Amino acid sequence: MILPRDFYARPTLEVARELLGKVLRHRSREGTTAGRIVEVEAYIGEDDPACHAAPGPTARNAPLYGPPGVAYVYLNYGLHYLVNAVTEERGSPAAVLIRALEPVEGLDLMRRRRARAKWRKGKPHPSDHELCRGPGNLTIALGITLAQNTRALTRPPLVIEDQGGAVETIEWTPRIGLRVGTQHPWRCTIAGHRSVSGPRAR
DNA sequence: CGTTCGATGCACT
DNA sequence: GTGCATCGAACGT
Repeated sequence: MILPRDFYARPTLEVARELLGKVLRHRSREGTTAGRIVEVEAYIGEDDPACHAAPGPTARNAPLYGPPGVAYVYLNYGLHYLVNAVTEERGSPAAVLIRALEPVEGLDLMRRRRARAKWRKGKPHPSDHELCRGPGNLTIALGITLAQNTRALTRPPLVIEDQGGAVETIEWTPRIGLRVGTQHPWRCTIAGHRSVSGPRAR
């Protein structure tokens, strides 16, 4: 079942927690890739210094002020695309950053995209649980670019699905990779999952 | 194990 | 001109 718009029109921390275990799926000309969400971060409003809405409305962050249930994609560090799900009511700028997936479909295509994006020397290819570990890596693996910015997540080709099934232990920690806003424990992960990014998990 | 640092593009001041 | 919601290679301990 594809998550409906109402799912996203709620407090961002609730949406973040409930996105764990859901499946992000992208159908492209090359094929379909999908992964189970295991790590997210919440970015909430103009008072959150790490949120792109902190400076107020601008051209880039306009999707955050729009309706919930759409993708907000942007280029980060001039190298990586990062994908968010816009939450809360129209006019209330907030979103959930998808940071890591457990690959579930189209692993071959993910491997080809990762290899194409980066083949420095004769490095070993990423193992399966590394294919979508990290927000920049998962957009490469799923073929998500600026072309998907502002696209609805409630209908194909880019959707988030509820496939049922149990979700393991959930853990809240401070967001990572930030210089501000680290006081909020707004990073939500499936504890101990191999595909979660950040300092080397064991 | 740990930390540092370069690549790279663009929104924003 | 400055500063990133990153990645991974290279180095130090």
